[in-house]
Amino acid sequence: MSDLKNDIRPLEPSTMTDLVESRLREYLKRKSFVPGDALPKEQELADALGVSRNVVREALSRLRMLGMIDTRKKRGMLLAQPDILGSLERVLDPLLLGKNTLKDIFELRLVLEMGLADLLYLRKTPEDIAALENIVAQEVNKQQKPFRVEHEIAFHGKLYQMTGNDTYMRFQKMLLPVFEYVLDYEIQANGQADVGEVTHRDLVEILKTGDSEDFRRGMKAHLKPHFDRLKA
Amino acid sequence: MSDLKNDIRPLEPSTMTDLVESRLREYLKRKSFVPGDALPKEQELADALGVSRNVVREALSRLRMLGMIDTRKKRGMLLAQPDILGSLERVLDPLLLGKNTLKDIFELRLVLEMGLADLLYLRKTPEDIAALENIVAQEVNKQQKPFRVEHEIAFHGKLYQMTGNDTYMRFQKMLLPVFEYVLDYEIQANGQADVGEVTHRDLVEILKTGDSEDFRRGMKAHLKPHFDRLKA
DNA sequence: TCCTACATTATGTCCTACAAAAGGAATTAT
DNA sequence: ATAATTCCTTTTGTAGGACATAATGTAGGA
Repeated sequence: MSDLKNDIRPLEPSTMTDLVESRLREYLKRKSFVPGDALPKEQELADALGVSRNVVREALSRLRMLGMIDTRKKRGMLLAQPDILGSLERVLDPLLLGKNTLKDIFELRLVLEMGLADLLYLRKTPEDIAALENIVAQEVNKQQKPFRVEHEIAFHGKLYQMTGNDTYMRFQKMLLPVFEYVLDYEIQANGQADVGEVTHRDLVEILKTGDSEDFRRGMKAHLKPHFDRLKA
Repeated sequence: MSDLKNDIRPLEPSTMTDLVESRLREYLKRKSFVPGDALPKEQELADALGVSRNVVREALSRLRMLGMIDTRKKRGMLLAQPDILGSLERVLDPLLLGKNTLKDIFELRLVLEMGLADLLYLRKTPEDIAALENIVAQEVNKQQKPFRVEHEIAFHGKLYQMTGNDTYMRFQKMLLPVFEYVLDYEIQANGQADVGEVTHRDLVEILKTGDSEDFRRGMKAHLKPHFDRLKA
């Protein structure tokens, strides 16, 4: 395993656009702009950097994609608050990712699921529990593929939402397709996956009567087939 | 809380560059290219899309930044495997993020830390334990600020590494600066933070003799001051 | 057969020009 | 005097052309 690659950068031949991008990023930091502040115009930046407006625009286009800046005609550019997950979303396509990364993400989802309990018990409300019971009630007799996945998403999605942590919720939801993708692949290779001993219904029951440790144990049992998969 | 914003897109006035970017992305998916495949040349894309080469280049520049494509002169462009965390890294600057997002990330790190135990017990080796003991041994009598943070990173970083999950490790390491930033802010506002009852040394001891549930309980105790902070 | 020099070609960079949108100023109407 | 309207100005968005640069493949020579 070449850990070296993480410590020392491969020294790629950077283009002007790359340089300008990092210069701009550095400039924004150094000047400690706050969101809403106006930035210099494209031509001024180009002159200051000694490059063509074209190069500056390519760099700005990147920052714009990341949501770091907003541009409006005539007014110029404004520093904005980037959507940290927006950029992830663009790249999180199972077909584009390498095998190792897919495996990593599969595990990452499990980790996130196991760490859920504490936030959950900090914030859960009776209304949330009711909503969960409602979701569970609709699961009966629908173990077929499309429904199973749908309910899986509905149930776990509700759990994420109950944490009140928007970033966490969106992150987990983004990870789900990758998770399902890996799962499908594994099932095709190694045969059908078992279902955990603890069902969604059981988890809701624990939420009502047990504490966060009980819930975590329950979740572990619920996810047991997936953890077993990791051992192989 | 306006959940609507997550369900329906705000319909932003998109430029040609935005459109071309999504068209290209869609094109790559539909053609199911695999990494290493050659893409059409810039001019061909421009002609096919009916836009200037300039616009195409701005869009390509974005994909290039995300690591989705590699470009080499004369050979043209090749589809590459994006580095999913690379894009996150660019945006994860505490100064750029909103208050809510910062809080979310603070919690997210705690969640990830609490979910660590299972992976850890799946993969830990005696060498790892030895390395951890080594790190703990150097902590003595260094409770001052710069050293504390340094050891915090060394110890927890080693734990991440022990999971054998590169993505998880990098992700956590990226989150740390944000975590420290929020911590500093909180301390300034609400006074000094306590230290958990369970120390790094205790955690190592648990790793040697206890099971994953013991470790998780230990970690919870170790992080207790942070969890208490969430309640307020 | 191997090395070298050259021609080819796609990207990287620059330049100029103009369309479009949006803010601001000046003008007019109420 | 205030409000609405029109025109002007400015800055981004898009287009198209030109050339530098580097890497590839090819032809020629030792």
